[in-house]
Amino acid sequence: MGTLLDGLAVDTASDRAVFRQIADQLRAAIQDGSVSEGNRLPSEAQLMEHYGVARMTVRNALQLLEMEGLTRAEHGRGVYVRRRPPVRRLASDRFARRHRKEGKAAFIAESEQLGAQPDVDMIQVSEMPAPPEIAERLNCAGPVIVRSRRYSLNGTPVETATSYLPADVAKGTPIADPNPGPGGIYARLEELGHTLERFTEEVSARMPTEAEARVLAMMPGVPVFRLIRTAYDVEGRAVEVCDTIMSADAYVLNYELPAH
Amino acid sequence: MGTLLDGLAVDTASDRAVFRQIADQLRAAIQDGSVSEGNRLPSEAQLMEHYGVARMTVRNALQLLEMEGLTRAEHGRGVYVRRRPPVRRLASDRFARRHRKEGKAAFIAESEQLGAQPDVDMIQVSEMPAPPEIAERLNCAGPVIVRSRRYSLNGTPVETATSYLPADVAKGTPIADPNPGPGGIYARLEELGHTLERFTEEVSARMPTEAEARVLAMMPGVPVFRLIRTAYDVEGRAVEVCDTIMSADAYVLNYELPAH
DNA sequence: CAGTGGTCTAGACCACTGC
DNA sequence: CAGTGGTCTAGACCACTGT
Repeated sequence: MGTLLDGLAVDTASDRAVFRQIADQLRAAIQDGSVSEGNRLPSEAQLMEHYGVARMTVRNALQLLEMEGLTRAEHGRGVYVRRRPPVRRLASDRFARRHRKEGKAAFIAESEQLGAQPDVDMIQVSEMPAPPEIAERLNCAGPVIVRSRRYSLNGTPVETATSYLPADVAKGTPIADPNPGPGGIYARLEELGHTLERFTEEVSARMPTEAEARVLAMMPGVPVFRLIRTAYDVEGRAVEVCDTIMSADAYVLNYELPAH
Repeated sequence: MGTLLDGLAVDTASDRAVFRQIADQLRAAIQDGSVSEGNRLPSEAQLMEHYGVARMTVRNALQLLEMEGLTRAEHGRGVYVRRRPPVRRLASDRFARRHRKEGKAAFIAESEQLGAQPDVDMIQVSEMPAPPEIAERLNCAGPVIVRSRRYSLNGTPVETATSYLPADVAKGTPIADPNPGPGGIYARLEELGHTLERFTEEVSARMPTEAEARVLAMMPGVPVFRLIRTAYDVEGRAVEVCDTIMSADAYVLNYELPAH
């Protein structure tokens, strides 16, 4: 006999909807460890049987948990308690020049330090007119080189990034190649004379679009960070805008603020 | 005749589920402005009639939109396109000393600059042992003074904040009063000799807990930022940790990163 | 193949809203 | 009161998974 559901029943006299009560009990079982990460919950049929309710009621309960990010349903297999991914803490000095010395791009270097296997795929490079949001930040209406790619950690996609650089800066340079070489595009920018002075980051959070959820293999109930980074060179010119979508359960962003 | 649904139909030959197709069409209508903010979508009954589907199918479609934060359902009234709240952009120098000169706390000063009516309520001050997360950041195991409050903009709650200060710093000072006086607690800390040197912020995002959703009157499908700020004085001591929960649709966080 | 979740139908009763 | 969304039942067929 499964011990998980033993003694659990709904209170039909309660104001709380039956499917919410069922969700409450399953949530409690997950949070107190009665069902551990990666394990299967009872099937819909078993829950219907146990609680004596219709399938829709059980499905509504399970959907609540899925929306909360506690479970994932796998078609034909069952409903499983989600494993929490490892969290990357992004340091506020992650683009400091000293971290580029070893010739590695920021993502690769950080991941190896974390002991996780980094991966980059879906690399695409093209040229197009600057979208308004980008043109505004680059302060440049001309065409831009667009570099997009997806980053994964231990095989799990965690982030997509799209860089926009003015074509008059990047065209015909290694930056416009799929592989920009050691140290990434920031190293190339500095070689081209655009010594980097500072970055600004604009951070927002929202639920992913359907396309984002697909590309990042996101679980329901997990928001994304949208991080728009603008890189300025020592002359004060914006030389790159990077539009990043990150699975929010995989990141903590760290920043330093001055008090003066 | 309503023009919204004219010509819209589902493709039963498509692989895409009917409720997703209906959601797609409603989403498109919202995004291209065919139904504007605050307006009502067709009722479930109208959608059933128009598309010739069962109520559950319509409800699944509407639930998708609600999860995406595009709509809100009001019991007995209808389903409405959500109004987007005004967005506050938090500058990276928002805690700079020069912004305290006018004797206003950060939130009040920023809001007035934005032309919005700020409000602070649910102010509570108490003393307790430091929770582990806080003790770690304060590097101090002793008791802490806890100040919690809720901030609203034009009557809409947008943020709750809980500050923790070591009792040996704050006890018996105006910081432990509900009203800490002009310039807020950072001004008081500096008067007490803790000249502030820098702040760190740790930013994460997730869906709100039920309690957070209630206090912040959050719409479904909107995540929260959790921002943990630690304030350090010139001697390097952590003198305050502020744990903030912000409705993510009301904020964009701006930061500056050095390149060196 | 049996068991799983994904989608859909066709009803029902209820609670809330506004007239 | 009529109209709205909230909850629930009792079925059905399908697609996917593992044996």
